[in-house]
Amino acid sequence: MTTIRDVAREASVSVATVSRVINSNGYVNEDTRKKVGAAIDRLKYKPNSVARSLYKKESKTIGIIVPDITNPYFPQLVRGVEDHLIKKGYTSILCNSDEDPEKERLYLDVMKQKYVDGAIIVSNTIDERLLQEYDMPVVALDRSIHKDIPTFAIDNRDGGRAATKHLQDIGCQRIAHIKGPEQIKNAEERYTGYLDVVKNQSWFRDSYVVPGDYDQKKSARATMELLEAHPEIDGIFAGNDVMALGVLKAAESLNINVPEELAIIGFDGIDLTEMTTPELSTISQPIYQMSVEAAETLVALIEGKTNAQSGHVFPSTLIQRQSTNSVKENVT
Amino acid sequence: MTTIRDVAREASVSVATVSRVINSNGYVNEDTRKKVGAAIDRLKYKPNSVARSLYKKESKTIGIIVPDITNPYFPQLVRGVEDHLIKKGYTSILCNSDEDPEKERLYLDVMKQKYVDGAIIVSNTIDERLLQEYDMPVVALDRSIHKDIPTFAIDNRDGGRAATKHLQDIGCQRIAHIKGPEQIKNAEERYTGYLDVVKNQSWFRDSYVVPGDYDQKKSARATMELLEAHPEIDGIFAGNDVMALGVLKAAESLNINVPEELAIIGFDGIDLTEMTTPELSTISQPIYQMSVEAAETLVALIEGKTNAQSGHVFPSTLIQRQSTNSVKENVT
DNA sequence: TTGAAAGCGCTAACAG
DNA sequence: CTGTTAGCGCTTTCAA
Repeated sequence: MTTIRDVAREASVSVATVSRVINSNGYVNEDTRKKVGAAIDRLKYKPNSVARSLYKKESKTIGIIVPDITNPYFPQLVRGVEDHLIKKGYTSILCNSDEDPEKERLYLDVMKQKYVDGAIIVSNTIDERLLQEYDMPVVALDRSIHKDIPTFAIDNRDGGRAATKHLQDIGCQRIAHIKGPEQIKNAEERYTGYLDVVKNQSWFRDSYVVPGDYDQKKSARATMELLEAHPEIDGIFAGNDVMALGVLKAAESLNINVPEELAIIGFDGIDLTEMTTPELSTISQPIYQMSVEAAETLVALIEGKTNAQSGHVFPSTLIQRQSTNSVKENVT
Repeated sequence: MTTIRDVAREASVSVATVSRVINSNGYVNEDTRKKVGAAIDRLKYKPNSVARSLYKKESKTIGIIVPDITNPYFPQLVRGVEDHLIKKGYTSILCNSDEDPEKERLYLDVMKQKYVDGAIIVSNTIDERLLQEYDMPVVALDRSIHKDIPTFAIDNRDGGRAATKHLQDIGCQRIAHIKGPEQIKNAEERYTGYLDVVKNQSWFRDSYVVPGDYDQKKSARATMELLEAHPEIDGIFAGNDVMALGVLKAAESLNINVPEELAIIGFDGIDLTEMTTPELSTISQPIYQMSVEAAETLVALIEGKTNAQSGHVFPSTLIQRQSTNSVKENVT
């Protein structure tokens, strides 16, 4: 390993001077700058980040905590964050929390010990008080943690409303909802959006709402039971795309035509929705963009920019595809 | 931040003693050990990893380089690695290389500067010589880099053979192949496996092989053209699952029944294959297990265990699902 | 069994 | 404009 001393010796200057040139910091004569630059090149010197971190108490590293990278919603999110951060000179530590507070705490501990500069967190279990102990810049993505933490997410309730209205618009008369997990706020909000639209309809019944736990298989099972009990249902709004895939499978195994007999819409806009037949309509989130903005804000916070925004509510967009491309539409 | 000095003062011992107890290293009297332990608890002291790294020239951090976490094959892989490493006390830095040698080099530079202890790499572009410059333990996952680097992957050629044979076994008479990118070795191997089975068949023609670039849409387009030019094709082996989804879509838009008129099999065994209708047959890789073993070996290498294995060729398994569950089977 | 002290490689006063 | 030096927080000889 070649160190700053080696460079100093090679260039016949002091380490301070070398430090000045590699950090473009303080005055240094043009000639000595060149001399040092040449020495650096000759020795292929790369400054040691660890030593720098120790002194500066910062690491040019951030942590990304997601529940599970295996869940198709997160890769894009993580990618957006990582893409932006590497450009800004930061590396990203990936943490899969499984929504487990123990693990979240463990990761946060490790981050603190490594002088990690900040964190981007997707979680419903982390609470503000815990975070305060760690005292580092944090932004929340997809799910909010606390009013004081900049949050980057869409308006889920609004999206839920849009999905449900869309089913109504194409002529559905009996619209059911496959609901996400109770603990996850955005799932509740999507459900609320659904209720906003249907709860005063004469046909609405509580039994039109069944839990699918953001899981494809559970959703498929729940849909089977739902449709057997309520064959009159002609539209289903699934709380996320993965569950919508489950609905689609259930419909297919019951020999129900989609969209003619049953329209389906999901939520999130993950790539999978384009891969099925029929392709799935969905409420699409600007996932990549959200994550880039979250990363930008985190960097601003870390670098002490006071004008860092306090978060952003993004618009979601309805993407109509075959699964709601109903013939009924012509009827309307 | 509470440091080792604070603890030393609190326990009225020297920092050396505190260091000894936190590292269970060297002799320390039972009583003083307790005293120190108590002080640590009282102060909620956590040792600073950066300082430790500086001295020990190691960071308890490893890098994972994958082409793109957004590609559905990689999340499981990354998850397996991260799961194992965190248990062993290592954190994982995620790097998306986009198969770009520039980026790979950049990441490797950063790793070196951060005293990263080792790397797990999925790449076809990295060459051994480059790696040698960095002089750190490395293991290759999914794609081999060099004979001297422990590699964890399946036998792709064998898998290609199994896929093709399976189509033959269920009665297909004209089997085509959608091929992955030329630069990617495993794609070539799968193709070779296909050739092993079909090249001496009287019906075989070069035009039964078309490029799909591991991309769903390209694969769908290629399949359309292929089937229009060669309606006699009754079985397609796609070089990976994502392309198999493309084949499925193409078939559906041409109104070709799967599997009755066209059987389809993919490769990799990603979760998506279970989500479609019909469900896709595939050659499944033990992705999670491969990644865990790769992580284990990397840790062994880092910790200087000389008995670290030199890699492992895993078995792939045929998973038969609806897309090859042909009626022809009964005919045979 | 314990402590003093010398670094790990770098940055930032402070002098000159 | 440049060099000397004192740390950043920790580990590890070396003495005691």
